[in-house]
Amino acid sequence: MAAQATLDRTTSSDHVFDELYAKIVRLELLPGTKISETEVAKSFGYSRQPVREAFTRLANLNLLLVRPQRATVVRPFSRQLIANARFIRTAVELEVIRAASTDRDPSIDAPLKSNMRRQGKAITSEDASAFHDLDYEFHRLLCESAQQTFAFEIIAANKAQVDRLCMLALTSKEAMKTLHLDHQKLLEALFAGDAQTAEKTLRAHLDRLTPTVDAIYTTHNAYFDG
Amino acid sequence: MAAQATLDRTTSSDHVFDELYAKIVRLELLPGTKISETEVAKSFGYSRQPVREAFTRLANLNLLLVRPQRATVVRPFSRQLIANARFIRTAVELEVIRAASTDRDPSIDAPLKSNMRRQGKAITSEDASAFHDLDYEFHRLLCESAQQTFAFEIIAANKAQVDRLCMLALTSKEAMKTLHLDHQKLLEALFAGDAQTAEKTLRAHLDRLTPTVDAIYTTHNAYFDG
DNA sequence: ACACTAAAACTTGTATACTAGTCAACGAAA
DNA sequence: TTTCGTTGACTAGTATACAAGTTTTAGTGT
Repeated sequence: MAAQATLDRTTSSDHVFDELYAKIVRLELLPGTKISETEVAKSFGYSRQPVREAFTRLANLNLLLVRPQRATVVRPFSRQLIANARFIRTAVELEVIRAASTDRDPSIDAPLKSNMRRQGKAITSEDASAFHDLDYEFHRLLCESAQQTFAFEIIAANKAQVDRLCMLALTSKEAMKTLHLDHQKLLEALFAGDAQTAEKTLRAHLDRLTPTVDAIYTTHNAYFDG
Repeated sequence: MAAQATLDRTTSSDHVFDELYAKIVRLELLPGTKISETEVAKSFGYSRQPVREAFTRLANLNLLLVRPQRATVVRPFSRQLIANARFIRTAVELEVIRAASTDRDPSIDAPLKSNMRRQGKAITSEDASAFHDLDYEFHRLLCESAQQTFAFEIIAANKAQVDRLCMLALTSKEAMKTLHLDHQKLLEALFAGDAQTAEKTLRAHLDRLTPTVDAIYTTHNAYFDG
């Protein structure tokens, strides 16, 4: 997640944003945790103002819940918000796939294939963290291949809502293999220009999250709202 | 454009945001216009801080260009940004249409039909402004019908980029008729559960902007960047 | 011990002051 | 006349102080 696209200089606010974003997504800050502008400011050695801006941006991503005169909290998981985020992500990524299958940038083919190989290695070494990073990169490369790089910003923003939840799901070797196979099928359809198969594969791929979310809803109900 | 969804109370920042948003979209503030936090603050009778927050939010919508130690300007039109926004909007609205054609909320059918009738009236009385409002409402109702109300936030955010540009295009009676016909075909396909036709119609509908943008690019080149 | 009240200790929103950096205008030198 | 450099009036980013409101806690009366 880039701090601010339009600027080269990174401000104090950017720093705070990046740190908090990482902590929230990695569940170092658990859903429901109270978090105070003043305290964060002290811990960073900044004033409240830059922290406040970072808070606002995180609230826009639905990662914080800021209410006037009340303690700001790390937003609990919300099945509604997760569903909404997935809807948007699916919509955008489907359109990306469509664009890529009719007119893709061939110079991205090699990075995509390389990424696939590394996914395979991550699976054999059962390195879930590496696999996650490669998955992130894979979907970014898809956007590049479709020459719609900016679209990944939307996808990433909506992934965040789910990513932190997935930290609670233990990633089995089988699960990774399934995802890897999805990627494989997707790429094949893409390279063949078969938009319909690519779409169907992507939709199935993204739908795999549903049972995971449901499972975590029962095992970690305390982290959910309502 | 709602000020802030999560809060009931409207803050000074919300007020400034709403006012500036309206002025920018209505081209009362032209692309390229310098705009100062201090001056805006004085004109509203607020301090700089709420204005600053409003600026940040407008910058996130790509309506302002904020750079450190430089004058903030109303963002010039950018064909790249417009294309990006349209990509996202198309993606989301296509998925909305798909959702609506397989499982729509029938209680929205009546409002949709009523909206269509009023579109017809606006055309016969050649009231372009009313037609524009009804068009906005129409697409919002589509989201409601698909039970994905939140999706309209994304659509609206990306519409903004184009809406202010369309203020420069004189809306002829014929153009309005064409759009109205699109809406008609879209609804018919939707009510018939014909997702494919609905998709095709929507895509054609949104593509109609292309020649308009190109025309304005030549007639009002000064408002564009690069 | 329990219920209710009041005050103190938090919270975010806003106002103001200061800092560092950019830009434009003006003047001097070539 | 043209070009370069300096100066001063801007800009946004940050720090700090205050205001308004919520929550918790302590204390008092029963």
